[in-house]
Amino acid sequence: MRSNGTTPTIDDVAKLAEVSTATVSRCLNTPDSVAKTTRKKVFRAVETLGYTPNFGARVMAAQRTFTIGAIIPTMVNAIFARGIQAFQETLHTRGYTLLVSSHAYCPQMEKEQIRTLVGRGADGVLLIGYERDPQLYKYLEQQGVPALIAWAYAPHINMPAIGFHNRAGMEMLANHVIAQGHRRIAYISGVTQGNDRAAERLAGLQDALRSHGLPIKALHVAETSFKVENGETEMHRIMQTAAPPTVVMCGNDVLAAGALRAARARGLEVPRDVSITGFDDIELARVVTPPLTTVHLPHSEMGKQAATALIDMIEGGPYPAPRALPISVEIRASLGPVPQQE
Amino acid sequence: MRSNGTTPTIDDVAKLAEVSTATVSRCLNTPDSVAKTTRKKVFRAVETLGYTPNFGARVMAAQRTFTIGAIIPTMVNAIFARGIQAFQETLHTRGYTLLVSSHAYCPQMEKEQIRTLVGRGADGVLLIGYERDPQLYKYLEQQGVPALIAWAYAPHINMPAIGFHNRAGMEMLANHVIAQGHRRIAYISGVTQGNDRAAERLAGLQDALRSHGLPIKALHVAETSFKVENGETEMHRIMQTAAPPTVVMCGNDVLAAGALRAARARGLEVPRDVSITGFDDIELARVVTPPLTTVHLPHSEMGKQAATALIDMIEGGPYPAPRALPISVEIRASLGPVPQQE
DNA sequence: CTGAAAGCGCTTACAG
DNA sequence: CTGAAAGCGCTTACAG
Repeated sequence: MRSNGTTPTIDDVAKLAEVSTATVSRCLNTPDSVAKTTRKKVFRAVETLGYTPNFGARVMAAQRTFTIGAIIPTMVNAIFARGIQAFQETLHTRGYTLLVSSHAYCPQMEKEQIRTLVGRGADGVLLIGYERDPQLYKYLEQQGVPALIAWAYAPHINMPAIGFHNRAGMEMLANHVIAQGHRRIAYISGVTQGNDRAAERLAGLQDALRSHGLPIKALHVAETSFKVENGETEMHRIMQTAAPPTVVMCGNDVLAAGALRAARARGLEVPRDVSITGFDDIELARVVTPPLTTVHLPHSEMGKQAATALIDMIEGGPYPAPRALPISVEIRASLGPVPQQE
Repeated sequence: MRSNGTTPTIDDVAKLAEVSTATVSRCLNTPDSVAKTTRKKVFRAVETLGYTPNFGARVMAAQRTFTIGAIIPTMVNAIFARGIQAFQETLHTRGYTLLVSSHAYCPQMEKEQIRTLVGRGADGVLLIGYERDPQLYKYLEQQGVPALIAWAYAPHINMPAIGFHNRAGMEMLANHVIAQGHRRIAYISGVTQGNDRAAERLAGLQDALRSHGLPIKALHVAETSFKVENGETEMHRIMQTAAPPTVVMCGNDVLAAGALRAARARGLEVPRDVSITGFDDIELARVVTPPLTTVHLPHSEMGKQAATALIDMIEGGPYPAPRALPISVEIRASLGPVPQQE
């Protein structure tokens, strides 16, 4: 950690101040438990030596690292960026540091990374979504590492969670779509296997169809991973069928951006010829043409609240109940009424 | 760190495998130095006990944290996301973990965060760009913490750096623009103060003008921070002048995306009425309409190389010479010839 | 209020 | 290739 062999240790301070190392340690950690005169001597010694406690030793002896791990699916397409940034900022104000790693939606890698971060001594971890091997939760509990789930919420989650009601969000959006008269709907979903957000969004769409008495079987669903190119490919596939849909809803904004590109490539005007919707309301949604009708998530707010909640848990507070932050449908130009001419 | 008193330690593993703790340690750290049969026994014991080495102890004994800090300007608009993700992935394969923090382009916060990460025992740090208080470099050297600069490169950098020749990149792009016949050029720059990438890009544009004998004074430059809305605002301002430019070049893709939106809002068609260019080639560039002509940066490659170089430095290798990765101009539809009619 | 001392759980020369 | 043992630099009961 230090290449310089002469970094002062607590022993040097103790010697210079003519006290024991125990007293030095107390001055630094619980100054009130030390006599004022002693304290002064010690701080003077700390000052003159430029002493900083060794991180590793402190971690080891104190059994804490003031470090929090976040394991997120991806950093690439900015789905989590704004939330994680707010999370980190809040951590910082409370004296914690952020360890991050991403796993490209691979459960095996996620497991490995959780173990790594816990092994690294993370005082707590932030997880995205709730669906994962139950053993992992058991492991975290055994290790005594508090875990908070973010970006997802479902009534049955039996863990601290601060997220969004993905299912209800997509249902709300679908209601808007249906209200515009759309009946031939296609859906480009994220991979639902192992991804509760993706699964819940699909379920929400089906809820809406059901509540309007529309046949769920008629819903065309394509499933693919969250990448612009995949949205593009699936959109092409969908639009070249015999009776193409009048609206293509997407599992998130990234897929929708791809769908938009494909539509353009096919000479289709959105929403005149076909409507497209997203989910997440990341920056992308406002920047593409036309801007995406999508479901707005309060990314920053969630990041902040998640940080606060997790630190409270770590510092011995009660575990919070699962909480869903309010979300809303953001209507923009990519959604229009059903095309008149067939 | 552990609340459970029964977490297995290296002693437990040693006992179960019937070897010494030294051997267990070697299996984990330098497996090649252990006989195959012994290794097997040890790994079986590790497995059955679910053993993970204690972080603090390891840090303390090894005098290393296997942790690398990255201090980046922002996580929000995905400028750094792809590079940092590749950085983290490579770190992971080499057994290191990533600590990140972002500072919203504030030098004061950056300084504080560097100190925090070093105090946390980061074995090395990744910094974006080279322009900062020289004291910081001195501090890092004193602490014996290797630092690598990324995203920037300039011949005079006197530190290990793996980045891009931002100045040359913008010059190349400007040459293309000029070759299309453009002479009335406006530039929406990032804040150049304290941001070498922004400053170099502007300088590169000026280089190109100079080499074509064009008056630098005539170049309209707006300076603003890297946000979509700011690109939008500046674009509006620029286009409502008496003699608007035929091309608006932007300091990065985020600003260009904003400029594009403003153009559309003003009823201008790009590139028929005005051309727009970006820089970075992030996902945004390919997704907006029309897609942006921009300068392509090999984000992932840089992240990978930076990780490798930094770890090599940490592990005692020689400090690498500053290195610029090849970049290229990516021609897309947002750049066209000069509009015919005035 | 203070100190002596055990101990946190590893790594790593040093020997063999 | 392997083990005994010192030591990394702190914290914290336990005594006084």
